[in-house]
Amino acid sequence: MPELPEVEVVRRGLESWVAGRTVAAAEVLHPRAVRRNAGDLPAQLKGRTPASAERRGKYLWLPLRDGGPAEGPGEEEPGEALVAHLGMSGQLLVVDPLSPIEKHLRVRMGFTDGGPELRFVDQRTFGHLLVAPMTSGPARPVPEPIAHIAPDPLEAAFDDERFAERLRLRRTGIKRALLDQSLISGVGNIYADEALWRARLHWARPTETLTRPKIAELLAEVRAVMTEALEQGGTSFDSLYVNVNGESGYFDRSLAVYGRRDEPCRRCGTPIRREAFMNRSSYSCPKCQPRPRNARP
DNA sequence: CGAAAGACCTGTGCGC
DNA sequence: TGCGCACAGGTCTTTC
Repeated sequence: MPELPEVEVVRRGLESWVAGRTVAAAEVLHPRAVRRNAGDLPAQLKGRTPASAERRGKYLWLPLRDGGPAEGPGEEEPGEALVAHLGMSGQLLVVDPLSPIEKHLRVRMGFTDGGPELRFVDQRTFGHLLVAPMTSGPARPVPEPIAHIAPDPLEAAFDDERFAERLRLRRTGIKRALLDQSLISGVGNIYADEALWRARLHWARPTETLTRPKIAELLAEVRAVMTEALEQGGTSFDSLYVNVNGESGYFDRSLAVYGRRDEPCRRCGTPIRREAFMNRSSYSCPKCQPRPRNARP
């Protein structure tokens, strides 16, 4: 469930609660949580200090400095980062080290200041943590394993023109393209449906039939719905998605179509429909978003 | 290279 | 009460 706004909420929490603190010890309680990591995660983290909290799309990372929290002058090496993806149900929680162990606790990390520890809790185990080198070069440094992900639409590096060009070269449906993280990152099933409703586009609309102005409108709606969700702390349907303090956002009250099967469209009152799509659900308004004749699954 | 399908996971809720 | 099953769905891998 966590998409860009939810991950950004978590990033802000990490920035204020974890950055600048030195790792005393880390413990992996479930091997699947570190399946993409190349080494021994506790050894890689011990004695290192997350300098900040960064994000691209749904990926988070904490650039790692050696040694203590003191900020040193001089050239910064490309270095390494602790990378996190929350998957479907991952949570990064900042909690008292003595608080009870969560049922699905996968990784925990204590700090030398003896303060709150960082816990990675993940019921469905699609999320993971890893330590990885950063890319070097003129572009924004990102962890190497996520270098294939496109910038997200709230990033300065996102290129609207390039997105429009690549989108029109695709031969697929617009929603499939929105969910392709190598084209645009950070969009998941919920915000794809919401942005398509706002732009009055059916999910199966062939990408090559979209005009430049329509693509610009869709991008504007993607940004608008994500920004609004962020202002409300994100979307949550159950207790699975929470910020680092365990609190849920409340953007779900503002959703126009997602999860609203048979409820009236907020624009025209027509009952919202649910359709199967890519082994998941698509919600749309039959009147505002008519299915195109040349629909593409 | 791109498009699409399959695999990976566990808890919840429903019908029978 | 309990069983089987659909569903939730992001991303990596495989196949064509």
